[in-house]
Amino acid sequence: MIEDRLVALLSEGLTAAAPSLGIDGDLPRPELLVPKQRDHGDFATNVALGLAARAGKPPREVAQAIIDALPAASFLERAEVAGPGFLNLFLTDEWLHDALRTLAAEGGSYGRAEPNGRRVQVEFVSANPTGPLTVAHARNAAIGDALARLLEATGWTVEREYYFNDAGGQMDRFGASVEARFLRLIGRDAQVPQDGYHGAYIEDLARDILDTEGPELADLPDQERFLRMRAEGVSRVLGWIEATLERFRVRFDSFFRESELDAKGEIGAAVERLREAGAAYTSEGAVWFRSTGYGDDKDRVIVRSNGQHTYFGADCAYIVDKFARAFDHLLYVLGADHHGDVARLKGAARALGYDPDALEIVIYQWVAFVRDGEPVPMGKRSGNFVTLDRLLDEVGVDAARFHLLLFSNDATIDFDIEEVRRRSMDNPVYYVQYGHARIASILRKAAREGVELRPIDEVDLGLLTADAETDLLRAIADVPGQIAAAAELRAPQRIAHAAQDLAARFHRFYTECRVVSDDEALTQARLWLASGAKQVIANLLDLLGVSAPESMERTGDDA
RNA sequence: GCCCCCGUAGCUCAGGGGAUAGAGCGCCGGCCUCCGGAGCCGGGUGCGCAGGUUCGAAUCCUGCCGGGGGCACCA
Repeated sequence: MIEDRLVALLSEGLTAAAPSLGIDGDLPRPELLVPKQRDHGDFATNVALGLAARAGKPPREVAQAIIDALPAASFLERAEVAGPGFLNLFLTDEWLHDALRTLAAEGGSYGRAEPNGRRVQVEFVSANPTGPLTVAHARNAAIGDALARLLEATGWTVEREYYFNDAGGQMDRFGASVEARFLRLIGRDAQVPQDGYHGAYIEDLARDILDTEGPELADLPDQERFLRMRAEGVSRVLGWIEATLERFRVRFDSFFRESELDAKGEIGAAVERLREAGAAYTSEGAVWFRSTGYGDDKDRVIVRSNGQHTYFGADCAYIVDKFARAFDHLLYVLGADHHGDVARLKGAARALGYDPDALEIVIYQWVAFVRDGEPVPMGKRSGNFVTLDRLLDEVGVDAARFHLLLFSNDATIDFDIEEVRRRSMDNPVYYVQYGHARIASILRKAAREGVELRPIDEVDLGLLTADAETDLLRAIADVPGQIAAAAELRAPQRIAHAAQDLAARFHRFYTECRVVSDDEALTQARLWLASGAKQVIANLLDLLGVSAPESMERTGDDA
C-alpha cells in the first residue's frame, strides 16, 4: 500500500535530517494524515510539529529539512511545507491507478486483510427463548453480525455464538405458561400464572405441541410434564428465532445453553477458582464475588443462600468455558442496560487468571421504535410487542439493517418505521443501492453495444483526469483503510457512511463524465472505474449484510 | 445518591489530537438530444457552558447545565 511506502520514505528523510536538526535518540514513526483540502496534497504528516521542540527550531524549518533530505521516489511529485508546519505530499496519480488495478484483481476480497491466525468469538443476540425475537433485538443482531463480518474482513477467524438460559426463573414462568395453555386446550382447568407469559403466541405453541406430541402429555407426572412443556416450548421458540435470524441474514455457529455449564459442573469449578484466587467469599450464607476490587460499586452474589447460582455465577463459568475453547479474543455485544456488567465481567476474567483485555464488551444504546409518532411497546410478557419478523415484513431486511448500522453504537436511535419503510430518496440505503444498480445498468449497456472490456493492464488509466474521476479513485483507494478502522473501532457506521460517500462520488462522476462514448480508450478507462466503484459498493454493503442489487424498481411512488 | 451514553447546521446524524468542522433531510434556485432524474450543481458566520492538558481540542481531563438509560440473592 502507498501509505506504507510513504511512511518509509518519510522515515528515511527524517533519519537523514535528524543530525543537522540536532535531534538524537529515537525518531517517531511519521503519522500520515489525509488532508481535507486538495491543495494540501494527497497525504500529509505532522511529524515536524511534534519534533520542533526537540530540535529547538520552528516546525516549518524542521519540515523543510525533512523535505530536503527526502530521497527521490517516482510516485512523489512534490512535497511542501504548509500552515504551522505540516509537510504536504503530492503524489502522481499512479497510486490511484494501482488501487484500481488491485481492486480489479481482488474483486470481492478487495479491502480485506490476510488471515491473521487469530480466533475471536462474537457473542450476541442471546435472547432467552421465551418468545419470538422482537424489534428490541434488532440492533444487537445487526451490530453483532456486522462486527463479525468486519472482524472476518480484517483477518480474524470468527465464531458467532448465541447464549441462552434454558433453566432460570423466566424460563420456568414461560414453561408454566405453555403448560397452562396446553391444559386449557384440552379442556382442563388451568391458569396462566400472573407473572407468566400472556402473549397469543403461547397458545400457538401449546397448540403445536398438542398437535405434534399429542394430548397424553397432560397425564405425565406434574414435574415431568412441566419440564417437558418447557423443553418443547424452548425448542419451538428457538426454531422461530433461528428462522428470523436466517431471514435477517444472521447465522450462528453455535447455540450455547446455560444448563450445559451446570451439567458439566463448570459453575462449581469457577466458584472454586474464584475462591482460591481470593476473589470470592461467603457471607450470610451466599457466595459473593469481590467485584469491588475490580471497579464495581458493590460485591455481587454468585451463589445464593439457597444454593442456586445467579446469572452472574453462570457468567463466570461461561468465561472459563469460552477461554477454554482457545479464543484469542472474546467480544460481547450488549445493550445499554448491561453497562454495569462491564466492570464485573472483566473483573471476573482477571480474577480467573485471564487477560481482561481479551474480553471486550461492546455496548450499544437503545433504539426507540416509533410508528406515526407513537412509541412501539416492546414488553414481551405483556404480549404487546412488535416482532422482528413483522418489522422485516414492513421495511425489508436491507433497510432495517442499514438503518440500524447507520449510527454510532453510542447514539440512541429513533427508528421511525414509516420513514425507514419509504423507498425514496431520503432513505440512504436506496441511494447506495441505486448507485450500484445504476452502474450495473451502464455495464449492461456497454455489453449490449458490443463494447468489450480489455484487460485493465492494457487500459490507459491516466485518461481519468477529471476531479469527479480522481475523487472517486481516491475513495476507492481509501476503502481498505476504512474497513480496517471500522473493525478496529467496532464502528460499523463508518462502513455505512463510506458506502454513501462512494455512491455519491459515483453519481457525480456519472453526471459529469459519460462512460460509454466514441472515445474508445476513455470508455475503457471509465468502464473500469465504474465497475470498480460497483465492486467496492458491493463489498461495503456486504460488510453490513445488505444486498447490492443489479437493478431496482424504477418507481418509488409510495414516497 | 452512584454508574453509563448523548449534547455538532432548522431536523436526523458523521467526524481516529491537526489546517477553512461534513453528509442527508427540509427550504430557495438551476441541470434531461444522449449510459436509470431514486440523480447532479449552487445557496450555510453550527461543536451546551466554564476551566485544564497540548505547538494545536468537537475530539483527551475536571466541574457545571440539559436529555436518555441503568443501578435487586427478582437471575
